[in-house]
Amino acid sequence: MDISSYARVAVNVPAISREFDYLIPEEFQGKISAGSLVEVPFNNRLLQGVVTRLVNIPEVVDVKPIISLVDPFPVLTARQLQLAGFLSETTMAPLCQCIDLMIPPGLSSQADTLVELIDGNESLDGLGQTEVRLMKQLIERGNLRLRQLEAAIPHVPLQGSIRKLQQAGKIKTRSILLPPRVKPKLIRTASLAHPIDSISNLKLAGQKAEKTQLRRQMALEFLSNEALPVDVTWIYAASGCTLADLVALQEMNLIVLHETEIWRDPLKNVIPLDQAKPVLTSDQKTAWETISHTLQQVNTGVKTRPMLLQGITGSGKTELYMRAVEDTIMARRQAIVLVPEISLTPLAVQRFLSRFPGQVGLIHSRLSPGERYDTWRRARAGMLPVIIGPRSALFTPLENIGLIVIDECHDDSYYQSDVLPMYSTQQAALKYAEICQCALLLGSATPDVTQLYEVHRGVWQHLTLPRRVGVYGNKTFLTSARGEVVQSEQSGFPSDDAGQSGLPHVEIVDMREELKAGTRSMFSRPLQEGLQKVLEAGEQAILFLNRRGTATYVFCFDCGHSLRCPRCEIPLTLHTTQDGLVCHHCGYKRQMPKSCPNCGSSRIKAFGTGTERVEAELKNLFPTARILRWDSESTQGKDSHEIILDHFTAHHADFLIGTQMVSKGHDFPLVTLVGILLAETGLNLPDYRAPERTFQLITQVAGRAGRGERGGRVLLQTYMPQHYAIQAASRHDLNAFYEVDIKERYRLQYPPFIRLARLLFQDMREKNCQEQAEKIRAAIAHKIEIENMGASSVGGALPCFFSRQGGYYRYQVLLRSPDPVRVLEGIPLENCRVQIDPPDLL
DNA sequence: AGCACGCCGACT
DNA sequence: GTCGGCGTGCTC
Repeated sequence: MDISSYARVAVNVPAISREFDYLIPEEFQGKISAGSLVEVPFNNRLLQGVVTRLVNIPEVVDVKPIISLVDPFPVLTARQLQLAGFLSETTMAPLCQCIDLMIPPGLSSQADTLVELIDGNESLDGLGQTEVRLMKQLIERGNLRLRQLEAAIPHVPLQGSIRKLQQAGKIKTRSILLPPRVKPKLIRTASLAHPIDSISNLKLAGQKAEKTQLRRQMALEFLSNEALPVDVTWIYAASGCTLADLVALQEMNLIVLHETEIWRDPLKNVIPLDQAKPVLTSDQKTAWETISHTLQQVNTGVKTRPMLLQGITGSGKTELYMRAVEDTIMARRQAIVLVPEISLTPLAVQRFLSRFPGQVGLIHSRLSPGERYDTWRRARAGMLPVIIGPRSALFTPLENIGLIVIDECHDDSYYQSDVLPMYSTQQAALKYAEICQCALLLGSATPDVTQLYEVHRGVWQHLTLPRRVGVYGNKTFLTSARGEVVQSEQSGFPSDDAGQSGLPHVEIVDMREELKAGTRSMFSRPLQEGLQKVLEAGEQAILFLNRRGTATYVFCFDCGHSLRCPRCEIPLTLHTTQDGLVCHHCGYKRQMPKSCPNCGSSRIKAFGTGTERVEAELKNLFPTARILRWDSESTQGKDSHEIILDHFTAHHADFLIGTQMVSKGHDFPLVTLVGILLAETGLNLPDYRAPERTFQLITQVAGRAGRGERGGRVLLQTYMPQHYAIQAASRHDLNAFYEVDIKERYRLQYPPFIRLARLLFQDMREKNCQEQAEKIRAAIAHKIEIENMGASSVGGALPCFFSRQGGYYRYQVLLRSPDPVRVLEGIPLENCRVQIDPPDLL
């Protein structure tokens, strides 16, 4: 037989990570291939699955046939299947969950259980609490699926109660597989069956009323002017007729009704910007030569190294992305542009849409499932050569990818840490670029230490844009990282604009001195003065508070010394429950000291603060100022990000208080002052990446100042002015930061010198949580010992830094190893989430 | 995951 | 003697 008759299928049940062979029935021969989405029988249930490959000989003799084909075309390309396999191996997540990443939501479905009431047996006598709640749901709402019941009765295991009710003869259950929730959208259209000479002479309605006759005549007249089938709603509007009239006309053989498939296009109302393609600056030209050369190589089948484009805020990275995309389209290949989750900032996206009208598919969280599905289908059909979106956009089905761009590649949202698979987009993209033989371009103003290390090892190419492109009025000029104008791109550039833009000047305010001088406010005197000036000048200011770092850590108000673990050198955290200071990595404990071990001062205290307090104090200091707060609490509603942004941009507020969000690439031309309330809060988190995060955050936040003609300054308040992350950030000096941090990582053996795996345990009862963690810790320690994996080591079963979340206790076990997956293979890892190369250890 | 099969304790 | 606890194993 020349066609493989069997298909290997990954069934969509996360707990089953094996694949199973099925017979391809006659009717599907040639229609099913690798990547097909199918329905298969499994035990006595019906499941959805994806064909991973065709085989000639099945693994077992007794195979069942595939029941149906959900989508006539494969939902995954061969390369996507390869990528899914890679993800599954490297993240230890089941293959079907990796495959599911690549299928639009609503198309794939997992089997569910339908719970039905048995009539006449609805008494609740003698039932337990959970059973009563279940019965009440069923009586109120009728038959429900298990997932609906779980949603209605959260955090309660329902299996046992359902079994009891079933045995009591009150309910019955049955496995079901819901059909896809998304479908191609069809509209009804109509056209004339044949040309009609004289409509008015036709006896349309027979004996029917004159009105009816008139409506139908008008409909025909309307259609006689249209060459192609027309949407029936247009006919309704033009003639006042209804579907019944059209059906009647079809029965008279005068018109033909059709079902036409249409694409839901969320971008059809976007108005392109009228923008000329700008002339590249000399920095851009240099970087472009490398990009262009790399694309040429890639398009002739030569393997290339990933490119790291390190460009300060406003240095023109987007223009280079667009040119790379343009070259890729010219080579008849497709491009994927990844952007951070919330940075789908209208401006950058609009520039893309305008440069490539009709060719861009934009993916974002606010698309309806139908829009998302259609964007996916259009991409699969080869109609969209450019895809822009968050990390999930990497998994768009495209046949011939030539370029992957990761914008703001340092961003945390590129790591998926909420649901399986917990994967790094960067690692996935590196592998995918290899599979697709395409170019990979990563861009950021603040690439992280491991990324820079790849450059220093020579594994990645390095491109830099060290100066801002300024376009104010008609003048284009360049400014260096220090703020001075170093080169004018256009003749006749007036020198008196020099120094007014480029990166803003950063002043460090030593809060210990402020304290000595008697300032008790969280706003230092320079900051208060600065804010006053901003108000008087009718300008705007941003006040940044690193919320993530507001947990209680202990430090000395006199010398700035913060208490650290003698073994891990990470900050100790005050735990009221454990009555003392705890290290969250190794479990080291000590009493709260009465005086500072460094200087002997008795003013050593636990520290922490919040945005609400900042707002209250600011209102107190500036009663007339209009204050806007931008944090996770104030952005609950739909569109709230845009509303706050627009509100501030339109100068309806003078001061914006914000957390991380203000660091994302928004452009506020009126902002001339950025106040960083406490620069080091992030440094006191027990995490090896704390210095790097602090450096990135300060640098990104500082980049918000001085984007307009008025220039800007940054005031950086701190009790630790000498810390290398703060010093380097104040000088916009990434290299200096890198040089120190990479040595620290080497000394303490953290990535990139070793790899980490983090095992997270959650349980309502702390004892259970700790015991489960300990059991697995011991199993790993045992394996390391008996298999002689000397380079690997496992830490203790310890509470996470965020030790409780949503009522659950959290414990973790940290593994350090050159190959963490190899160490964890064969260890029974149920009840725990595994993060390979975790982005943080909190 | 579900569900069957299977082997030991307390009940009509 | 049976009903039922959940341990182990299988699903193409």
